[in-house]
Amino acid sequence: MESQLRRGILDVCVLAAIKNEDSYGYKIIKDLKPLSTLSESTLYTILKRLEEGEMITTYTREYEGRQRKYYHISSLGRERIEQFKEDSKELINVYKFIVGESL
Amino acid sequence: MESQLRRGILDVCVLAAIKNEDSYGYKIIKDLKPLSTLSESTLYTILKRLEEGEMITTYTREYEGRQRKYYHISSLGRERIEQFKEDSKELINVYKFIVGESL
DNA sequence: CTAGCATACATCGTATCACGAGGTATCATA
DNA sequence: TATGATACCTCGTGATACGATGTATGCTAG
Repeated sequence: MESQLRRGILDVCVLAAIKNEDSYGYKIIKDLKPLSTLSESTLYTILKRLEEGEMITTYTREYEGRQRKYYHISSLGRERIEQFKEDSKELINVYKFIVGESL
Repeated sequence: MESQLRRGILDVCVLAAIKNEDSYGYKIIKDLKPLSTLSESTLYTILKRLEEGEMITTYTREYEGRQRKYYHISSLGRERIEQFKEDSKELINVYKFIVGESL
């Protein structure tokens, strides 16, 4: 999928990936792979932006001798998902118009 | 709808608007208004880009004493729509994942 | 006759974000 | 010891939406 289509949707996708269970970077990429291949440079940039926007918080936990950085969705993060659901109604209408389906 | 979501989809939306019938700028904006409000600066920039990419061609026609610039979709433009349909399958999958629908 | 609105077209500059390239680090395996 | 997997990270580039601003003309109401 071309990169321009991904703008505006990837950050919410990442939030959705950790909505039900905290996760760490490498695992998020693996979990999302069936849906959409996400590069590490993209993911870590998004995670940083989400953290700065207070939509996620982080903590570190050791696993088999290594540190992993875990990401936890915040209430602002959940709001972002809800807001996206609103915004995306228009997106879906435009999409349907393009592919020729009734609205 | 936030501007980032619109990237990658607006140009195809414009192509879809003139797919079945040639149109001119002001009318395209009006026709698309129920779906998505499109500003003139956005539309004319997109039309220019589509023309440069040879996905549309243009001609001028007089109407009630005024010149109107008409846009006609080209075969490359139709291919762009088809390509978008392919690309957007992933988009829809990501969307469904976010809103929690089954794929 | 004039102001305001609708119609019609157009460009510049700014902001935003995906991601390739490149990087560090460590464990497991052959 | 080399390679691949695992795990995290930043910089710089390219693409595109659109606000601001602009020109132009016809219609309508006062």
